[in-house]
Amino acid sequence: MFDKFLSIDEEKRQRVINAALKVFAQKGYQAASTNEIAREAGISKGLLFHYFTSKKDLYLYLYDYAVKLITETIEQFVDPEERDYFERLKQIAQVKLSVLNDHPDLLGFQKTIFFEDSAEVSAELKARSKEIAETAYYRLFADIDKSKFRPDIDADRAINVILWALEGMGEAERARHRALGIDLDIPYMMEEFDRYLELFKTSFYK
Amino acid sequence: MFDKFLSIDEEKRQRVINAALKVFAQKGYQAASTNEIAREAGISKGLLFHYFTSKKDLYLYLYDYAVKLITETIEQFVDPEERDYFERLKQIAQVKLSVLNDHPDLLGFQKTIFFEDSAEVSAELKARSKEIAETAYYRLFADIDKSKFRPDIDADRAINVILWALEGMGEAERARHRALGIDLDIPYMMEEFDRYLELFKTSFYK
DNA sequence: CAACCGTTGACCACCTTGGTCAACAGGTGT
DNA sequence: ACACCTGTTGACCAAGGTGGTCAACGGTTG
Repeated sequence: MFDKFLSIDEEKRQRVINAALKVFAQKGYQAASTNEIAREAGISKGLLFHYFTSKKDLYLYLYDYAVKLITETIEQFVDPEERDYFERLKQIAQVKLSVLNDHPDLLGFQKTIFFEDSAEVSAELKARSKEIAETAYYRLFADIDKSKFRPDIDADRAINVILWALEGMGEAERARHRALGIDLDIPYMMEEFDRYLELFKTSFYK
Repeated sequence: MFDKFLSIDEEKRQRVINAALKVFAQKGYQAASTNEIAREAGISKGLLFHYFTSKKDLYLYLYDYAVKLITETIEQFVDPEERDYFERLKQIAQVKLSVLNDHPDLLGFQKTIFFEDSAEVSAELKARSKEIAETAYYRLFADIDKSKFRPDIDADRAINVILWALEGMGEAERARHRALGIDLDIPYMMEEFDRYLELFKTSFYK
């Protein structure tokens, strides 16, 4: 199906993927222009349609790519045996940062999918049962041992706060990436996240 | 300039504003379609161009409207004399919720502005010095008394966490509004936010 | 009846769209 | 020298959407 695209130079392939992710994430399916994608990727439009026979194909390929990448990255970093909440969090942060590093717009693209209602693709999207990614994401937090939290605070709200903070950090870094065009310094960010985890531990734990 | 638009029925005016905010926020200036805006607002395109002589005019009107509304709402809810950090936070949450309630996409629209690079409007945008809103927003937190925070935690990071949580709450509520089409229950949300503030106080304060 | 006003939607010229395809550069084997 | 192949280009197409205009309509007022 996508054999032509899969067999090309890796660096170029990533460029095309990131260009398409960016434009689709920004404009949505309909308003996204294949011209813009090709321009952003630095290839001719003819070549883009040589790889993917249609805009729709490209979009659905990206969808599968995103799901697969996230699943694999979770498998890579998350240890399902780990019961400690903060260790689990650290692993999830690693997943997020890793994805963010290789594909700055992939998470934004995924958010878009949920609200996509172009008849042309929404049917296919539903057929691919889009909840998978989310449910998997939230299953990551299903079996949390809340007994370690201080009894005088609400553990569920504390967990929300932590998740929002993780989200906020990611967003802040992505904004910096956009503004300065700088590659993310993953090790540094993990350290920074560790410091926040430390903060949470000393404030929320017994 | 916009006298025709200003003199029409209030409810219709809000419909037009919200429709335009939504489409511009979703698609950006270029890709936003006046057809879609008119359809979303439930008026004919002719009427839209009767109010605003051009797409550009509409866009810049929205910009000014957003800045003005936010400024006014801040004046309404924020007491500059209040020194207590959590009281200040509560006021800012009120600002945010109030804006979010009347214009679910106004904050998203404002985010868009920063990255807008259509030559047609970006020049005008810069002439209007877009930092105003942000600097004003951050000045709200400039004079914070950090002495009340626990000495064993990092006050600056704690403050970031609180801001991210506020952001996260807003986002969650907006998503719910989108999905269910339900009007926001502001008093309830303020109560909920109070509970989070309580959590922060007991965890971060001495 | 006429004057007015808010409103409509058909209509315009223009531009961009998704997609095609003949042609090309350059490497390889003969 | 030739032919063959593969990856790539960009001019090109019909179709459809764009921002913007305008003659005409229905309703209200005098």
